[in-house]
Amino acid sequence: MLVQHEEAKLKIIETARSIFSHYGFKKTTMEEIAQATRKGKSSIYYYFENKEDIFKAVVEKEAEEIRTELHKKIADVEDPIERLKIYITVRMRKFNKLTNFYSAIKSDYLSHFEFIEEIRKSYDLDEVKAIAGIIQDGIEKGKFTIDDPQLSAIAIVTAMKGLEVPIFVSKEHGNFEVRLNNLINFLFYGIVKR
Amino acid sequence: MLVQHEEAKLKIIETARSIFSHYGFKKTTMEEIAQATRKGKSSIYYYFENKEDIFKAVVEKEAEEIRTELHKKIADVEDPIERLKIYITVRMRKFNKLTNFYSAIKSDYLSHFEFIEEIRKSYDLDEVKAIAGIIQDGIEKGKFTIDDPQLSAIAIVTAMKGLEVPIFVSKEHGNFEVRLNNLINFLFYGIVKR
DNA sequence: GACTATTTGACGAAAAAGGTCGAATCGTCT
DNA sequence: AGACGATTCGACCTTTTTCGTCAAATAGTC
Repeated sequence: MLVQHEEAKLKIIETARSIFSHYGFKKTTMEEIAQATRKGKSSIYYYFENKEDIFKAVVEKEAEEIRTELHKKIADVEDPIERLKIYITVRMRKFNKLTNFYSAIKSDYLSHFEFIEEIRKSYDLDEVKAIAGIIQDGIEKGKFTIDDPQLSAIAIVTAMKGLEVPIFVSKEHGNFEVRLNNLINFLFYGIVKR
Repeated sequence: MLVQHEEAKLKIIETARSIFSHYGFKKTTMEEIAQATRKGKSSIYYYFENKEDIFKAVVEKEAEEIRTELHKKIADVEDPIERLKIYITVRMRKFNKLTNFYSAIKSDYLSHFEFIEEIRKSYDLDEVKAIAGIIQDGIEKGKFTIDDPQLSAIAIVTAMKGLEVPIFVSKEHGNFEVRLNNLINFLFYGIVKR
């Protein structure tokens, strides 16, 4: 049965997730995952090629769930400032968890795990788009102002990420008193400059 | 220099404590302890015989600290009921942490680590004495009443631990409305009966 | 009862971890 | 300077752990 099979796989992923998140990749053993799933170690290999494969599935599932949650929470909100706030909040709480999660694991294997970087990039692109969309919307609604009005929102966010382009959210609208590039630093890297 | 030496030892203990408490005995490696202490692995062996030796030092230090904290917090308090409350509170919070800490680790090695049982017993004795002292004091000050006035306080506590002797704290004094044996269950095993 | 899906124990190879040892380095005292 | 103990560390050996494989056993279904 396919359903059965998928269920077993899911169970393994869920179990592995909780163990990985506590012990990291290296310290988590197949034996532990197996025992926690009440299976023999060999059975795990029936569902997954190897340990990295399980880990991959865990991260991808987690990433997907965060994406979904973000979209769901933002869907109904109209006000761009509110949307940004929600985006920041959820993103900080959930995604940083994931980031820490797998960066802690990356340090185990350093150069390995290119797939994590792929997920990361895909995320970044998603976020750039999402934030740019919100900002664009905010500009159109007159909630945000930008120094150089020639820049498109998406260009702004992209540029800000790499170059720290000095762009402001005007103080007059809403209660953001932070430069957007700092906001992005905050958003993407958790760095707060004062 | 002896001071230097003791300081280095303490640093290792502290470092090891934090790693042990997260990863448990087995998953913590000497290499990790060494790196976190910014020493070579061999240097660790200059201060400790082996891994178990470090672990022992960690647990003993932690135990000692809890003891000290308990005594300090209780020292000034006069009212026996207050003392009991503090005792319960601190004990539950700190000692259970330690219990969980090393019981999680015990599961790694099961029968090994008799020294932990020794610490445990020493603790139990301490607690029996401490609680008995508080109760004795409470009886003398008329805050507690006991069904069978022939029992000494220490006999009560000892007996209660093993036999669930039904002894009451009278409702009239203070705000304990719980049988003492339940209190002890709560105290020693975290079990609350309603 | 044949055929597929699933589980598992035994096993080998490779990696990791505990622990040793001798040489190097540091700090201090004369 | 140099002698001497305290401390550090890299190289190394040995044992244990861990990953991953495979063939046989079991469960389930048509």
